[in-house]
Amino acid sequence: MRFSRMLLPTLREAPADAEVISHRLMIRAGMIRKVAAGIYNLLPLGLRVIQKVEGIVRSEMNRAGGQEVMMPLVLPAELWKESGRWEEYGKELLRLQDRHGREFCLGPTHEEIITDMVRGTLRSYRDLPKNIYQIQTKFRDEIRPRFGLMRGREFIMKDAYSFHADDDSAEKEYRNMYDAYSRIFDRCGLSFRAVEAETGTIGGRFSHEFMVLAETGEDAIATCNSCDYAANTERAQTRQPEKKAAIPSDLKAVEAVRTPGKKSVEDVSAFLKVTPARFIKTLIYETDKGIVAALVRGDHELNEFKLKRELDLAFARLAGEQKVREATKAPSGFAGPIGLDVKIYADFSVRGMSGAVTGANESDTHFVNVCAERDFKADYADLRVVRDGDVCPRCSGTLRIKRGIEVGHIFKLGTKYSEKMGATFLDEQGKSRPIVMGCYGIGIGRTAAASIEQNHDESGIIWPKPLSPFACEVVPVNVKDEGTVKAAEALYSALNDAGIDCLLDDRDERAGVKFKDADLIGIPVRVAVGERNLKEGMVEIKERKHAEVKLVKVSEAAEEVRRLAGRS
RNA sequence: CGGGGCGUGGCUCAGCUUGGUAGAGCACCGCGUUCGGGACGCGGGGGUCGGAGGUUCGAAUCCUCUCGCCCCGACCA
Repeated sequence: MRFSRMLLPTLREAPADAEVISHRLMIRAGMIRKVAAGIYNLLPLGLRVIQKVEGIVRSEMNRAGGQEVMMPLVLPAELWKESGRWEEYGKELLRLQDRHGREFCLGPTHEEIITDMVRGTLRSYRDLPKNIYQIQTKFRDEIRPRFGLMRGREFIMKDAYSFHADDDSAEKEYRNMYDAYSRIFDRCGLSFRAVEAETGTIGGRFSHEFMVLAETGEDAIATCNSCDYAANTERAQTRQPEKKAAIPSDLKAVEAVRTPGKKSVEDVSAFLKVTPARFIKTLIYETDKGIVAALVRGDHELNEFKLKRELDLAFARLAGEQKVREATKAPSGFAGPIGLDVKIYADFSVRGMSGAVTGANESDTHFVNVCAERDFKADYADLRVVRDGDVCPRCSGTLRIKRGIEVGHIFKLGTKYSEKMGATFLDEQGKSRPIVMGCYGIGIGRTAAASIEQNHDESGIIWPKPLSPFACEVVPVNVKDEGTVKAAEALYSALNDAGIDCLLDDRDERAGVKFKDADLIGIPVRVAVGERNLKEGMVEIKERKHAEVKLVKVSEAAEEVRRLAGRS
């Protein structure tokens, strides 16, 4: 490909609204252009990268036994009503009507459609298992799209669905996909971790997320420094105390103290000169099972996912001022477990606390010298968000919190969709049973963006070879010099003939401009052809990821490029 | 949905407070000099100042409405 003929508008500056590095570089490198919030044009260079990711995903999915299909983007409401998600999914589901007033939505994911496709056709245990996937545009009306392709509203996703006669088979496929995903992200040249994760609205019992480690990641993950435990902090656990704590013998009686206007743990802590770790924080939650109180240590944070799972709740939200007053007979900020007339759940870390501070359920008042075991009753559970430095739940190692970008997610769906939508098969006994399902997604654009987050420097992108839009770039330093052009063209042809996808910067630009652009778009191997070295019969070869350049004989350049570009 | 901010040429932004009929840098076109890390000089093209209405002799500038975008939070997962 010739640079001069390519739609490749590089930019010296990035638009003001591009915040993260991958977004800025994608725009500056002429890969993407914004059309609307969270909606982008993919320019030729961007599309090439997307296609590289797709190619890797496709080959590994096929290798793992998947079959590619293509489902529609516009989906009829009826299917979503069948699964119940028409109501459940909320505003992220972009709904629309056709000219007859029939309801449709843009597909944010395709469980319903594939279940519909398969029911009635997979009728026998002999038809199972199957793994069907597609690489397709999805639409989610994200509340706050940002970071370019990282969190767009319209985005390309590979979604696979598997169908099984029983849990064992589904379990096996889950492992199979886990391995396939690991190979995919390995081949993409990404540094990643598979972590235990929450399942969200997709449903299912457990799942793994594939996280690319990057500072700018939107998710926090906890990883053990000595075993292979890794989990999203939405789910991550820590080692819990095993039994009841003893009540210290020298314990003082509970005493009420005035704390006028001091509501937050921080304020009261400063006022009473007691560290937040000595506080018991009481959070009043409104849930589908009524009002409950959740207790965590003052310096800890409640994990709502854990609360919901522990109490088997459909929803839970922090109660508003009104509900807090009803439950505690006090303004918010003074809630405490003593004398509280709602069900109380407390994190394990609260159990051993004594000499603690809590709210007194009375305006401007707190209790001191509170002892958990002595002064109130609570059900103890794992309810808090883990912190950096916590103990690993599996071994005695230490948990470290890192940031990650979720590029893949695999779920065991079970029979959630097949039951609701009547996707059944006949087993060996001729008995009708719901098909057991799994689903497996990869964000294609996000994977490309994550790669940039992980591979760049001040000058621009540094593509790992498998994702690079071109294998190499040939830069004739001065196109007004005949010898230079001749040598560059010859090399370009030789490389093309050798099957090496090559970009030739044939623009009549100054050397500096071309080198800057070459660094920006980040092709792994660059060959500079210039008068100076040509005199000695040499060209200069440089790898984007290394600073050094080396001079190679013109006659050996193609072979050297092939050697460098071929290896990953 | 709440709070804050921004819409001026392809990009980055100034001008707005205190109305007087639109600017700079980069990019683009022409000529010349230059030519291995974002050159320089001269000349040039390009903007309904997001849109609509209003105030005014006169609006990018003041007022009202509206659309779009961004940030923080809530929400969602």
